[in-house]
Amino acid sequence: MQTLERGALHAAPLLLGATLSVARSGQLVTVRITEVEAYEGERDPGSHAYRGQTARNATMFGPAGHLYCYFTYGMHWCANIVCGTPGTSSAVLLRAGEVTAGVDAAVGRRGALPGPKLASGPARLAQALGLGAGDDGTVLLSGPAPSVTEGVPLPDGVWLSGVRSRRRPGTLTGPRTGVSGAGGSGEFPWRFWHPGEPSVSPYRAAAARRRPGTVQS
DNA sequence: AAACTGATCTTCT
DNA sequence: GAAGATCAGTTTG
Repeated sequence: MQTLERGALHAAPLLLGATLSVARSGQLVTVRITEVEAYEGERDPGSHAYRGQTARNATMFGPAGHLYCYFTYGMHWCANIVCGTPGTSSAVLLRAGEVTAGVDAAVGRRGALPGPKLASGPARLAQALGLGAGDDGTVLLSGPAPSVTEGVPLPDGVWLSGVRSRRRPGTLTGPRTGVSGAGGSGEFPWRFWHPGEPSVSPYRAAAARRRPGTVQS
């Protein structure tokens, strides 16, 4: 995937609107990506790879087009798409998405009701897709997932489809979320989203303000 | 609506 | 031994 090899900062806005499908045990969940963050390896204080390669982040240093999944806060998994060329550590964190297929399976895994929050947030997104232990390093297959047909077993796999070739006009950027220290400052506005997506937190925050005409106490 | 807190454990210093 | 690319529930204003 040419686009991914050019690095996370290049690829991140192009992944908005793309779909990621995960099939396992005959269950298929597809998410349309709505919010991402770029992490650019050893020059990026916010990246897991800032202090070099370790056992945990080894996948980031491999070739583009693989999943980098990591465990954090003692209970959550998050998923990245590895970018760049081998030897560099570049990845795009998937921060939010809209579940477009397999809502029932996603709801079951999340233990939550369907809605904008089903895959909003990196850990929620990973959980909705069923990504976790054992998925780090998984290769991404190109194109849409095979369609589910009666009597034909669905092979396990992860598919990435619909990566843009040009950034969509109006794409918004901002500081990364949850990144402390220098990596979180405005020096790295490497978070990308499209306006008007209910699964993206800035939209929720804006929409949550007092509605026009509402009287405040 | 914002702020705070508990949960829970791997990873690296 | 401390911090962490988080989330959900509760408390406070």
